[in-house]
Amino acid sequence: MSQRTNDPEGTRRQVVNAAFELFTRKGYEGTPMHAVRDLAGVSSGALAHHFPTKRDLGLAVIRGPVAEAIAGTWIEPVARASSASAGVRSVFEATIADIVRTGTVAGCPLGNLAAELSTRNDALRFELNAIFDRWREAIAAKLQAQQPPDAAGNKDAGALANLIVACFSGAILMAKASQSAVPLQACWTHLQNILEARTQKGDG
Amino acid sequence: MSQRTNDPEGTRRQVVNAAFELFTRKGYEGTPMHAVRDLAGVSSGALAHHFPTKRDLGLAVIRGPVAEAIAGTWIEPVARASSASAGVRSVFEATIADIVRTGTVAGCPLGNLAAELSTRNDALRFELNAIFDRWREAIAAKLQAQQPPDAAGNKDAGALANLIVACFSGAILMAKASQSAVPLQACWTHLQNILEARTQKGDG
DNA sequence: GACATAACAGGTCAATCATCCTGTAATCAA
DNA sequence: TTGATTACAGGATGATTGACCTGTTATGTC
Repeated sequence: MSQRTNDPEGTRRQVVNAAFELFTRKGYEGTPMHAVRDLAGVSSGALAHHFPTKRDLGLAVIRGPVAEAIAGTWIEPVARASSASAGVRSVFEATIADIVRTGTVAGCPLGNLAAELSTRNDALRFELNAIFDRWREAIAAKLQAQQPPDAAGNKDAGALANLIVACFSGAILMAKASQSAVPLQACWTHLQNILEARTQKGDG
Repeated sequence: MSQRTNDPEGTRRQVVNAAFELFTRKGYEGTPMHAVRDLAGVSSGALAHHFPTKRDLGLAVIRGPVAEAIAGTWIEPVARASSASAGVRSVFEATIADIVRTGTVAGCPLGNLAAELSTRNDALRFELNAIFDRWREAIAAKLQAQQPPDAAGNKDAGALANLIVACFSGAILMAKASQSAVPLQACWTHLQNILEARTQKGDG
């Protein structure tokens, strides 16, 4: 028997990262456990030790890399941007650039898993919904921050944030179906008008 | 051996309808062939005769009930409506009412399958994308019809139609994750402003 | 009425998959 | 040191699944 690694945190991270990549590309049901094991380069015993069931692994992937993906590509860029409009623009442009560069659209990790797992398991659905919530809330907070506290637009910042997340999620889905960035570009074209009109109204 | 039905069109339709319901509720990978067979109430032989592979059945479901679902819930209502805005409103309101009535969100048949199958099989992806195309085109045509032929807004009717489809698809996905109609309501709240602003601009 | 073919009926089968099991080595607490 | 527990290694297993296969009966054609 070959020497074992004995690095629980490392092994666990390898497995979760491999599962994240496969779940995102092939889906949850489309990914057998042995594919995760092989990509992670661990033994069946190690995999079973850290994740007794596939659902445990799914939960860990959602709480880890999926949440981080939304935080890294959406929540942090929007928080750092000069305005909500500029933040949303940067995310759309980065996503479009990535599609043009790679030539393929794997889809949004959160959206892919939400579509597949929401009606299958309540525990997983709850975690996925929590990420959607944080995503919407981050955009809504940025929208409110750039307006005077008593502006009329504040009360629908939540609805607008919802619209932005829905637009992006839906556009990514269409981009995936067409394997092109066109739906994302078309969506941003119109979304830009909406956001800039609102910014000018807030400044006036 | 029991008497066979000998009704090829009927048998085929039973199978396709059963598969449509299961694919929509449980997903493509989440639906075994024997579940389709049992729900349709046909024999394994009949199923294999009409659909030698699962992919054949998937293709038939997409070309049939999935395409009809978009045509029946979106394309026809929008075409019949007094305006694009009124048409889109009626679809959102009907969808929200249905969610409130049933208490659950199974998701959009097209969106569910597009999320799961787009990166898995090009033939299926192509068919799904064709339905998205017809959906966008139907809304774009309605948007253009209510404006003077030389209006400035015409050139981005396609982009706005894209936005509407993306919003709806994304909102349905969030509704599925939250198992509530709230994301759809929030989306329509904002979309309504956009569409009505455009209508008044076109009328003036 | 002979023949070919389509439309089943019902069961089989090989492959895949998630889970579990047995054995072993590293770690750690006492 | 010793005993317990954690962290693996490598394979086994039972269930599931998509596809297929053999027989049988309608249906249409000449």
